[in-house]
Amino acid sequence: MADLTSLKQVTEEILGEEKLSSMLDGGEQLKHYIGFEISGILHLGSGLMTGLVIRELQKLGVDTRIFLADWHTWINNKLGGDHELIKRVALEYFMPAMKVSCEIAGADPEKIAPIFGSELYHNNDRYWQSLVEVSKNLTLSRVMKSTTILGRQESENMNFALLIYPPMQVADIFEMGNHIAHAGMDQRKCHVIALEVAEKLKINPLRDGAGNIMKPIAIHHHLVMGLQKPATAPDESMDKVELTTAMKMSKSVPGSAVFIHDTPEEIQDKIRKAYAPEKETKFNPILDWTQHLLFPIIGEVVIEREERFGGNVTFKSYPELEAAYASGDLFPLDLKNAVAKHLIDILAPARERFSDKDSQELIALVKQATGR
RNA sequence: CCGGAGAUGGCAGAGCGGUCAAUUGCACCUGACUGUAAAUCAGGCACCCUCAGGGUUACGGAGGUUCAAAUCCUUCUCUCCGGACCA
Repeated sequence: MADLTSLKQVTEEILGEEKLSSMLDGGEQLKHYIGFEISGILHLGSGLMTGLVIRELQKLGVDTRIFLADWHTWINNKLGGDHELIKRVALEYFMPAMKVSCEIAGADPEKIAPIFGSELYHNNDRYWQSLVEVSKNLTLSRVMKSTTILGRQESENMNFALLIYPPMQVADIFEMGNHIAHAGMDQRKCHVIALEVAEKLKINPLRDGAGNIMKPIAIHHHLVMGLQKPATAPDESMDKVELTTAMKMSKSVPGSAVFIHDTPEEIQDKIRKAYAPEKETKFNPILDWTQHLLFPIIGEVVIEREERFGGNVTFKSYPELEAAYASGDLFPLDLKNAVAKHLIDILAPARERFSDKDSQELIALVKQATGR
């Protein structure tokens, strides 16, 4: 019986969990994918959370792949909507960045195969047929609803190309033959569409080892919170997706995200400025990071603080640390210092990888194209 | 294609011939206050000059009228909203 315990520890949900375990038990070679827009420089949320899930999937023997969605990026007008630049950044910056991130998270970067959108679509009639077939199974309003997740709520300033994005994302899954579609919680709407249309497809449906048509298994990881106080106070009425989307870190909010190759000073500075109310455990990005990034990666958190504040302590598990925080025994600043220190430590390989002049120039170019 | 409205600083959104480098809100930066952050208060927030002060670019693009234009005229581009078309 396949043990999904550690996988579940790094994911927020698995749609089709039974199917996953039965396929693993049956010894089938499963194909996974996670797709990315080449939207800018890589932050911890994308890089590390992805790496953690990949780490666990690799342990289960799954074939892991990263899809470089250059077309989607182009459609979504990222990097200035410059398709050539997007392609270049995808290969020269993004893929290496993802690989280091995954390595930091404990995955084997050598076992992550890149799939390039442009190549997948090139001279590929079947893909475009699938796209149309998927689209035929969707209503306009369904697609409209799913686009809000692409990072925009406003219906204005929306060009039509944006509407072909969701069906493309769905068609991607079938074209690549992914048994497992993985993404952050923000992408779940598209995945749900994929699950819903899966069994209606004739052209290129997904099949399991026995040749039966199957729905893809969707795995969604937690979206790590942005470091700043959320603009709209999250409340109980929001469902989980709305909540996580509202709180997630964003590249466009300068201080809310730490990038994988940030300097120690930048990391320290961002963490220091993070929203972190004393004893508050729910809407607390620092705790969120501790729980979802630090513990899964390093297994323990070492707090160094002056004697008058209680002296050094080491927490071996998140619940233990959270309890100390909730009671006030663990002061926010002490936790912040520890988180910053650990992050600086963990991210050393990423800084190293991008320390050369060419990489720095590329990063600068990406930042500029992102308008930051 | 026709008619109407509109394009202002990171965003939202005033201004409608000089007193506008441009009200205001948000965001952002700095300082005060807290053993962190937040909240609150004070200041800053086009660029250059050491401050008083001065200079240089700026209100979608290009021309023009005026002593003087974000403000008026012409034209171009784009957006929104109606209508027409429904083969």
